[in-house]
Amino acid sequence: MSGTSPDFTARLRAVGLRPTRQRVALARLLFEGEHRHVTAEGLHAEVRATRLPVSLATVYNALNQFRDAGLLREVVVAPGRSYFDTNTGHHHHFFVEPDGELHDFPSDKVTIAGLPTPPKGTRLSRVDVIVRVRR
Amino acid sequence: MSGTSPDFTARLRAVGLRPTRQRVALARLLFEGEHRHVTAEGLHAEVRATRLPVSLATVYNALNQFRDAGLLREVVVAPGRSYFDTNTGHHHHFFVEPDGELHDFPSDKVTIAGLPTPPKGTRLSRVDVIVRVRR
DNA sequence: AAGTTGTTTAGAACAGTTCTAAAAACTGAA
DNA sequence: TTCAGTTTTTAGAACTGTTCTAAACAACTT
Repeated sequence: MSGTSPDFTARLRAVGLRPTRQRVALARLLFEGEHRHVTAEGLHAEVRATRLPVSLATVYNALNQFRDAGLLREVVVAPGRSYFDTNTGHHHHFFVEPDGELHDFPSDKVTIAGLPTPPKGTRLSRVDVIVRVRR
Repeated sequence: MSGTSPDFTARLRAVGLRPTRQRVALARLLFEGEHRHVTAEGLHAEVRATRLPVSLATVYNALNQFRDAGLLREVVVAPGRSYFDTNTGHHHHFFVEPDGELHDFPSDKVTIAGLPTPPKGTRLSRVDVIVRVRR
């Protein structure tokens, strides 16, 4: 137990969210280890496995709040399902098509040149690169 | 009427689809003019406006068949809604965030360098670049 | 401890899409 | 052309992922 033992209570408070039992449990699952990609259903199954009863609605609420607070990033790669990525830094994605697996790759080695300028009256918000692969 | 007056009946037959009244009507709407992006709901509204009654299920069926036949390409940019693009060539997309507008831009001026190699056991299928912009 | 406010919950509601089984339409052969 | 065989369409139900609702509950303030 050394280094940055993460205090989820404080971290939630810092973004203006009350550290409730379920939010802390979800934050622990999401932010404790390596970066990860989750769906609402998947995270719901995980948190229930910890014997803390959390409703699916709460998982959706928390994911949306965490995203709005900048703790998560939403990734849209497949129709009809949202992924949430704990890595909020600049990076892109591999998407393994049949199974829906998602992997990060850093954007710092990737250069994109020759992008056209945004349409009139708009400003750039983000550039997503999705490398779709098949088995 | 000169040049390539498009014979949708033949074009559908060429990809193994019977040229039914509703498929021909949908193909006309999709492929007659400029390239376009449609949603199932939007296309359904359009075809009904031509006074030919076509069910929403048929629009979904046709869009999926056209996509499977390589006549359309599905674009996933927003959670919970699929766009279909009549442009099946290499190109990328602008996505105007609040309104859900989608615009093509050619990929021939865009260079992407430094992409990592696909994970073991997979082969590259497609690289999507989505430039998200806001008003 | 009480009051205030924010959060969670189960279940209903909703949006987009797919499925079902019966009716209708296309096709090729006679 | 009519016929049989097959494919397609259809209305509506079903399904999936997500959001909403209003009541119960938990967190913060005093």
